[in-house]
Amino acid sequence: MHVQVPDSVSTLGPCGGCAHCLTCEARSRSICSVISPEHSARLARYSHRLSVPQGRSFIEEGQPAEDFFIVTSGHAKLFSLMPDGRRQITGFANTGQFLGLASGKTYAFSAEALDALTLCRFSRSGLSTLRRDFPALENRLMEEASRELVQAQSRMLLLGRKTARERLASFLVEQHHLQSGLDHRPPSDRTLTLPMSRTDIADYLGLTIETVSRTLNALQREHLIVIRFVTLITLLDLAALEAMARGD
Amino acid sequence: MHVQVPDSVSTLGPCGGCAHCLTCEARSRSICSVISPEHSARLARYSHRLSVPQGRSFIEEGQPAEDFFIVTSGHAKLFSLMPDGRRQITGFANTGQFLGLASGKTYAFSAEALDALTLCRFSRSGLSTLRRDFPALENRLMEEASRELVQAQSRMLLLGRKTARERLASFLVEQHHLQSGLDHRPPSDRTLTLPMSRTDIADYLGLTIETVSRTLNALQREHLIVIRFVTLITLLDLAALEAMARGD
DNA sequence: GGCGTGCCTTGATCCATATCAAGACCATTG
DNA sequence: CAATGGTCTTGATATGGATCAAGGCACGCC
Repeated sequence: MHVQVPDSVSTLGPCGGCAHCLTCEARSRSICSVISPEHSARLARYSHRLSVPQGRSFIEEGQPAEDFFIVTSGHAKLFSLMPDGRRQITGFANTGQFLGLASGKTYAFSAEALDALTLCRFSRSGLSTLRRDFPALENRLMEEASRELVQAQSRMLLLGRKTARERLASFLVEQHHLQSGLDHRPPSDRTLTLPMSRTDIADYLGLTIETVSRTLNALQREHLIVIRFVTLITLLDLAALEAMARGD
Repeated sequence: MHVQVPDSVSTLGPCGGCAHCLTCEARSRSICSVISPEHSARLARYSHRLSVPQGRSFIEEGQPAEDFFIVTSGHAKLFSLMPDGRRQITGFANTGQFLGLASGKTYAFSAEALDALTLCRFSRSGLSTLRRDFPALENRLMEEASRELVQAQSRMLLLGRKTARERLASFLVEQHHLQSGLDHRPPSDRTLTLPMSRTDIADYLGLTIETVSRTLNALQREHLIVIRFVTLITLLDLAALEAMARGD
């Protein structure tokens, strides 16, 4: 069990000078991979591990952007809300992902844990120090920003111009590529474990839950996918889904 | 008149060692503003001015991203295309804007001149050199990337969740803020000069030209705007438009 | 001035997706 | 095992914006 702290998240331990970075499971997939292991102590001095329970929010849009985060395990959703409650999920975050680039003085999005989540927190000043001391970090952050911008472009195309079928196909193919990159899976495994609800998928794709449900079932009827459980989907015809995602 | 060069753009002059950067009108609004004027010659060594006529494309999605650009005058549209011709404009670029952050090995978007456009071109290696020599550039590029990412989030919300009226209101308010930042305009001027066509507006907002036209006329009937000419629109009630843009 | 040619507007109709409304499923709890 | 409550599916209907189809208007060209 973890200990509650005022700002709605929980620390796993003080870790003031400990070497959590040396044993970090997310390291190879995060910006920290550019810092060699012998400098782990430096890294650890400016970062703190914390855990966030499922459903708990840990970044609030509009709040001063004082901290940056790296996801060390679990999944998060990043979203914007309109005053009447309309929601747009701007992205999902997996292990290794850096959070906070899309911020000026304040965060441009809110973030919430989809499942049990652990994070590594950096203060703005701590990260500045690290960036100064490890110039390779600068490049890696820039790459991260570029990658996110490229992704943002394709999401604009999806949200602005694709049909519901194309959106779902794009989503499934994207999840496949994300999950096939993971260590413990055989590359031929075409079964997805979705960490998010139908509501989240709808808010990610700019659709309603009904349309998501109906469209997934339509894809199943056409033998492109099999819905084994709500959160477990097998892609039967990846090439066809990729073609549909592109819109041809 | 300018000289045609193979890759469909035109150089204004060789400028090998000349000091175009010292007199650059875009400088104060671009990333170059972090480099002090006495280093202009260095800057000029790695950059080349070129001009692009209206309607000409100068970045092609999917091509190797060998060059970066800064808009020195005029306007450009950045967009993605689907195989069947559906188009999503991901952004418009004004004087000072840096182009090329949303790229890995290849460009993630195409770019085309909306009017007579002048650009400053940096090769990838030239920019790397400058980034090494002027560390302030690094920070400025990172800020630029953050700003673009914040903008991308709000565009996803617009494309995924806003109604046609809200999209047009958002667009008009955005154009107002962009144009009221310009030197030569009195801050109270609420008349916009739009550099883009109805088709471009539609492709920017994920709508059709008919819906753009109808919705603008509806806003005029409600005395929120006056359409003086196709490309000249006065905002009568900025507060109401801002509220509509937010969705409340 | 007349005449294309390209945009833009306006009207009529259609349709993909939203909305509204039950039900089904499933996990949890008493 | 029944009751409860959340999430998901399925069906019926509505609707915002797309599509189809004429015009209108401005600008360049002969």
